[in-house]
Amino acid sequence: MKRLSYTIRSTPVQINIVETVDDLSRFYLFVRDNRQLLGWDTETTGLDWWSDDFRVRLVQFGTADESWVLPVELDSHFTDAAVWALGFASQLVAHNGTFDMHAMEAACGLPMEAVAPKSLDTKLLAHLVDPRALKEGGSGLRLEELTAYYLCTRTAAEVKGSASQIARRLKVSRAEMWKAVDLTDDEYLLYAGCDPVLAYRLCARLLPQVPPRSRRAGLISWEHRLAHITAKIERTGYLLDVDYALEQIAALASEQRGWQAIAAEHGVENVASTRQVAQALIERGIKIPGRTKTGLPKVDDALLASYPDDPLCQAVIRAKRAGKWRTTWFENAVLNRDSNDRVHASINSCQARTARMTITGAVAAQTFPASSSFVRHEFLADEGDVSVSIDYGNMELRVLAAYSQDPVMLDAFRDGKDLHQITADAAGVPRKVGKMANFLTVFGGGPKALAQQAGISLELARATLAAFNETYRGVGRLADRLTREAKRSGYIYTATGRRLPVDKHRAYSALNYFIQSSSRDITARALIELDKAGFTPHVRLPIHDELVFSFPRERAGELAEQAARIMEITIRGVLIPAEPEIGDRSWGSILDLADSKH
DNA sequence: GCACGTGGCACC
DNA sequence: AAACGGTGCCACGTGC
Repeated sequence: MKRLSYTIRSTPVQINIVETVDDLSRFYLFVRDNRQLLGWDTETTGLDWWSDDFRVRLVQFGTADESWVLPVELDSHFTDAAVWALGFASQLVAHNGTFDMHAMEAACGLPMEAVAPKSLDTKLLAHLVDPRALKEGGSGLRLEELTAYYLCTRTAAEVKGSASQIARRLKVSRAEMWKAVDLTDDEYLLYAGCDPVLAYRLCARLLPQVPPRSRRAGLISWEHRLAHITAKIERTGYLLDVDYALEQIAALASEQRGWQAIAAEHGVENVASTRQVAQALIERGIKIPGRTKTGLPKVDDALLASYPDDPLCQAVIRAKRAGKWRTTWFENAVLNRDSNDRVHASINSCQARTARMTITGAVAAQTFPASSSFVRHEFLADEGDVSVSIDYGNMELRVLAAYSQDPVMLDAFRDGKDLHQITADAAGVPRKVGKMANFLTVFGGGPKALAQQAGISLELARATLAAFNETYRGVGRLADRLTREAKRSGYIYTATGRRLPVDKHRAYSALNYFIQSSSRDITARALIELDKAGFTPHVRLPIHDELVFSFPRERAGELAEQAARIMEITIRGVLIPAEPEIGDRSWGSILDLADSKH
């Protein structure tokens, strides 16, 4: 057995590295003595737990002052010991433990169902305490950031720096390092041994700081339950139509080359270089009025599109678009698929400042073009299944109606009246402008933004928003209440007991945070209720106000109807309706079938 | 050579 | 009176 020593904020930590099977007896004793709560972590060959060549290299367990490192890659007895410890512990804590559960399941055969119900995650706890990123004035949510904020800045810097340092020493990139580093490398073992100790200590610091209101509302277990559900959705993955994706990649690549060639004829080698494009435009006598925040000429789609007859402007727009669509939505999926042609999204169940979920990695589902179905066509329901989408109608405005109890809004939603038209009529503007005013209110926007967006005068924008306030008095009262609360305490609370920090110099954003976060919690609740009813194996993705499913073809209508009824909820008398749309095999077919009906 | 900030753009 | 909220990814270009 090897021993390493480290000190975190003047508290010594002993790191024990198991080297032989005989060393395990001491490890068993350690686990038995500390089974009531154990920190844990894994080191792996990479982040792609779905790949065939993915391996877990180390599994680490720790308390506040002691940790054990098992090099499971070297001996199956070590793997067995790690699996035993995870089963034997009464409670576990990890930072972003979802990843470690995927890793242990994929590489060591331990089902995440065996670990998730007794797990605490310091990332979730940290979010309940303060959801803000570092640059927003918060603690951040990454382990190094939280270590620096709550425990010890020196440790944070050393732990963060060590991965880069090892990579430099081995002369490989950081990503390669995780595979390449030797399992006896002391710097690596020290880094690995610290992580479960940090998770353990962070847990002790964070738990008492979770706001009492959040705790009373049951948010801690609620968020952990949700994280487990989204982990199961990640595990299932989404079946990729590889042939279709490859066709699109080829078509977009050829389109991109064509437009790039035209741009090159006009002196632009890199269409994505705004500097090059700006220079070429100026040489062509085109004035660039806008400036970016660093004072450079602003070359964006709006400028380029305003010269529809200029061949360079058109070539730049089209070449950029083809390139971006090819890499982001098709190559990303194709290159990250598993051996069964499934792609696994990375779902951060509680991520944004408002706790909105984010989806990153191979399936950037939250940004798929809404205007056309051709990206969604690459995702298929399972063999024998069809794609179903169930989305909430007008979610954010209904949430606003519910919590403001504004009589005009309540009345409009109850009787199916057109809310955008009501706003428009009150202000004497077209419906489109009324709709913009409605949404801008949810976003916290003012007259300048409305004027710009709607292309109307500042005067008219002011009058429109004034008419909005006259019409929906309740909205103003809710906004005032939240703004006052934010200015007084720096926080607002949602109905689910979540505490959201609001910058005092931007107190107007309190209403938006409230609506956005409340809406997110409605979708989160739906996932939890659907899970109870056994629907999770059918869920493919959550996208803000929409859930995508794969249902057996012959029962799709019935199951979709059941799921929609589970999703629907009435809040303070306002129904948030959920409407199923049934497609054919591909996700994209849903939109096509809906279009063909009209 | 890699990390990081910036600008642009896809979405709710 | 005025205030546009929340994301992630890609390419480029710079700085270490």
